[in-house]
Amino acid sequence: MEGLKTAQLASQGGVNVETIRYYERHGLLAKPPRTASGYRVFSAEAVTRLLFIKRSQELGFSLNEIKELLSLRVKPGGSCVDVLRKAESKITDLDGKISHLQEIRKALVELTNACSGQGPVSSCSIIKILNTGKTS
Amino acid sequence: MEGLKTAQLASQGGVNVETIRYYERHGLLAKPPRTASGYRVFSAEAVTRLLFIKRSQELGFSLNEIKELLSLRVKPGGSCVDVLRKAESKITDLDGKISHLQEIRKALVELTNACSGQGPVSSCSIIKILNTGKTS
DNA sequence: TTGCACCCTGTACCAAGATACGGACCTATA
DNA sequence: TATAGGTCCGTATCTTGGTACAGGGTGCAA
Repeated sequence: MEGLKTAQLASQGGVNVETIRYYERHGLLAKPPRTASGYRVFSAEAVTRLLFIKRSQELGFSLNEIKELLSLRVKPGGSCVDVLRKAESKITDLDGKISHLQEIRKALVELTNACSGQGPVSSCSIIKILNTGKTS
Repeated sequence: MEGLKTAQLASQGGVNVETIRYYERHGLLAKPPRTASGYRVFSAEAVTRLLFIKRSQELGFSLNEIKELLSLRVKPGGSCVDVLRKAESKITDLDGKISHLQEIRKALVELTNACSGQGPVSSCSIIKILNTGKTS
């Protein structure tokens, strides 16, 4: 038996059937050939493609970015450097996000340090600080 | 002149007028009294509340979580500990997010290290790894 | 009194990434 | 052959945090 039906591809990629159609509509998966009755028939390559998408997503790429990565692959004369640059810019993004989260974390830790954990909410220093924006 | 109109409150909080109504609809701002002709009249307390919301958002709380924080404030017999726990659980969330991003970053750095930045995309190691899921 | 800025309501729309559903059609198995 | 379940399509719905109208009423100043 050659080819996979939608549900088979979906299960190989660990995604919902609707997701396959969604990816097709949004140009992330190529439109597959159809049987006489209109069923999609996917090749093994589609599995590869789907896993590519999932792995890239795990690395923090959005579907649009993944589309770009995919189009780089087939761009005539496309160079490896283009891909490298995308990855590097993603690392910069991540650095920004990480340090932002660390700042937030620091502020929250200060908040919890200010709080004795005792007494009614009405005298809670966390609430007070959130109310006034002042640490003291 | 007592009280603020919607646009005045919005400008004090640095948000859009529509956002005020949005917060009211979603229970983040109390429904204010109205003038005879139906205009909202906000008290200075509403400004405090609005800034509370913005500051909490900056600390990574979602509007739903902020609603919980706000409801803790008025819960009869509510204790400071409840607030402290929310903040602590938020810190745990943040730790999870930060370490996830760091893992992603690490994987991306490995990817870029594997890439010479030379040659056509067809032989790009980044693409190869994304395709196969294998580093070697 | 007229004109303009502001306010009201309800509803629609946006990003992102799917997920769900109705109604029709296909296919395999008992 | 009947029936269960897979597939099709188009469209609607969801989440989060808003923003953008349209169509109407209000308030103030020249």
